[in-house]
Amino acid sequence: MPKSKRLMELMMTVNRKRRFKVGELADEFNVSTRTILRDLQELSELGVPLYSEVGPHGGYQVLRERVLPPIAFTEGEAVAMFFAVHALRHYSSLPFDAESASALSKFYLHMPGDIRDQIDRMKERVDFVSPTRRGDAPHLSVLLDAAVHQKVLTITYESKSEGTTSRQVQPVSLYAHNGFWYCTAYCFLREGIRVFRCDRIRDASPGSAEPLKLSDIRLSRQEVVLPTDPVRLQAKLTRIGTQRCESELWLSPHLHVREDGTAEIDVEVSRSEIPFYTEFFISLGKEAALIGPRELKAAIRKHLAELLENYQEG
Amino acid sequence: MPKSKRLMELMMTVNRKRRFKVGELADEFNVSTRTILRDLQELSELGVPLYSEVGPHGGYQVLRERVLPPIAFTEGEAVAMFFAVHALRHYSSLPFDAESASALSKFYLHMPGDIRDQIDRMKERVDFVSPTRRGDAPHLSVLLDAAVHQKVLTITYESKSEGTTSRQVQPVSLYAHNGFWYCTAYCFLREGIRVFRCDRIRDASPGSAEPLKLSDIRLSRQEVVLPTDPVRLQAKLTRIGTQRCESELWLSPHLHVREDGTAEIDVEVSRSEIPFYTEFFISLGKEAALIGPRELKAAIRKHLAELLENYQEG
DNA sequence: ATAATAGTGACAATAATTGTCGTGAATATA
DNA sequence: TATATTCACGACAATTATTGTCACTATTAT
Repeated sequence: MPKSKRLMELMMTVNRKRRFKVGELADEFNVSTRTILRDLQELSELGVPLYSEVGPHGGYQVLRERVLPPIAFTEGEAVAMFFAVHALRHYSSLPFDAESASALSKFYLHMPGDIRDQIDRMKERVDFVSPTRRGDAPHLSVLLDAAVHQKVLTITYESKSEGTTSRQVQPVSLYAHNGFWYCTAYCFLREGIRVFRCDRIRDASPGSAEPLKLSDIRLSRQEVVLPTDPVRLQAKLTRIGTQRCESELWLSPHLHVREDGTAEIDVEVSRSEIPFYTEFFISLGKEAALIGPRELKAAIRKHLAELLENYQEG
Repeated sequence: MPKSKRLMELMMTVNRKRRFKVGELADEFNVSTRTILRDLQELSELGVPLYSEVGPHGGYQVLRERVLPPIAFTEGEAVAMFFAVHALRHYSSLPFDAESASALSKFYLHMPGDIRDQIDRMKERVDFVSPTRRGDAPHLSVLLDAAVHQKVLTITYESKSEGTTSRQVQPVSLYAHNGFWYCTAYCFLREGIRVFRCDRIRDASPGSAEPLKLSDIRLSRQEVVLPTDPVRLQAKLTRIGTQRCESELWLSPHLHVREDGTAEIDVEVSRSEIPFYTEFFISLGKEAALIGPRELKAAIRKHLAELLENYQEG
C-alpha cells in the first residue's frame, strides 16, 4: 500500500478506535512498528490531536476534536456549503457558529479566486428573510449536546408565572420558531415533558439525575402547547391582514379564510401571552379588527396611548 | 518540494489558470515537463477534469466542475455543515440541493461511526420551523446564476393583473420571504427594477439583451429608485429595536450600531414612502425613538390616533 | 515544411521510505 | 526491587518511489 493511502486509512482507524497501541496498528497494516511510529508523528504534524503514555496499560489516544482525513470537494459542493451557512445568518447564537465559520474559511482558502468572487456576489444577492430573532439563547450548544447524548442538566429558568426556578431537565429536542428557540425536555421537577423558551434559560450545567430513555419522544411538539389560563382570541382580518397572518406558523392553523380572501382568527391562547399579541395586533394596524378578549383590547389601547405620547412633538 | 505538496499546489494552480501549457507549469514549479505530465495524469486520476489539445495554441484546460485540493476538516466542522444543511430542509427545490447532498455524503463517508450516530440523532432532535413553502420555484438555480453572473434572461411571467407575459430581465437578487421566493430584477419591458414572485415564473432561458451594470443595486430595495424629493430619516433604536432592524435588508446598511447594541438610523428616503415608514415605526413600538422628519411623526400620530379610535370599546 | 504542443518508453540518478537493531526511559505490577 | 510493557529515537542498509534526460511519435495551426 502506498504511504499516502496508508496515512489516510490510519487516520480513519485511529479516529474509530480512539485508543490503541503501536503494535496493534503495525499488525493491522502489515508494516513495522517503527513505520507506524513515524506515521503517527506525521499525523500529529497534520493536526490530529494524539497523546501517548508509556508503560503497561499505556498507549495512544486521540483527544477532543478529531480531524477527518482530507476530502476533495468539487467547487459546486463548496459553494453549496457557503449557501447553506449563509442562509442561516439571521439566526444568531447558533450551535456550531465557530465551527461553520472555520469550515468555510478552509474552503475559501483552497478556492480559486473566481469562485471566491462568485461566493461574495452570491452573499450579496441571496437572502432568507426569517422571523426576527427575539432574545438571545446562549446555552443552545449545551442543550443540543444534552439532547443528542441524553444527558441531564440543571437549569435556572425564568418563567413569567413562577419567577426564577432551578430544576433538572433532560432535553429531548430543540426547535426554532418565530424567532425564539424552544427546548422540549423531561422536567424532573414536574415529572413530565415541558417546553422551555431557551432565551429564558439563565444557566445550564450538568445535572446529577439518572438519564431516562427518551428516544421515543423526539420532535413531536404539537401536543405540548396546551394554553394555561386560556382566553378566547377573536379577530377579523382584511385580505392583506390575512396574507400576513398566513405566514405566521403559529397562527395559520387557526385562520378561517373566506372566499373573498378575508379571514377570521378564533383561537384559545394563554392569558400570559397578551403582551405578545398586543404588539402583534398593533403591527397589523388597520388590517385587523379585534373582537376580543377585552383585556387585549385594553392592553392595545394602553400601548397605543403610550406610543402616541412618545410621538408628541418635542 | 515534496511531491504531495507539489500536487496540491498544482491543483490550485490549474484551478486558478483554467488554461495552461505543460512548459509553463514546469517553469513555475522548477521540475521537468516530464514530471508535470506525470503529475497531471495523477490529478486526472484524482478526479480533476482535465482536457488537452496538441498543436500550436493547444494546451491543457480544466473543464466544468473543478475539484478543490483535499481539505482536512475537524469533526466539529463536519457536524456544523450537517447542521446547516439540515436547517434548510423545509425549503425544497433550493439551489445546490444536489451539491449539498453529495458534499454531506463525502463527509459522512469519512467519519467514524460515533459521529455518524451523533449526526443521525441530531437530525431527529433539531428543527427549524419556517414559513410553509407556498408555490414551487423550479427556476431558482437559473435565476441565482443570472444574478451572480449578471446575465439577462427571457422569462414567462404570470402576474395577477396582466396575465402571462414574456419579457427580458436581469436578475439582481433573490430572497425568501414568508414561504415565497422573490427575485428583484431589472425589467427590460418596464425599463426599471421590478420584483417577481419566483413561483410565477413559468420559464427562464438565456436572453439576448446586453447586460447592464447593476452591481450597485444588490440587496437594497431602497436604492433601486434614488429618493426623489428626499427627506432625512433619523431615529434611535434600543437594543431590541436594533436586532429587529438588522434583519431588514433595506435598512441594515444605514444602521450605525454602537458598542452597547443600540443604534441610530440616518438615511435619505423619498417623501412618497412616508406611509410605509409610518407602519414600520409603529410596528417597532417603543424600541424606536424617531427624531425626524416632522411629516413622519405627524403621520404616525395620525395613524396611532386612528388605531386608537378603532380599538375603543364598542 | 515548420514550429508548437502533448504524449510515451527506457533507464540511470537521486530521493524517500522502510525495516532492523540497539538503546533508553517511564511506569504498572508482582 | 526486578520485570514486563510500552513509547521513543537514532543509525544504517535495503528497498522503493520519484525525477530528469533523451529519443521518439503524433497532431495541428500557420
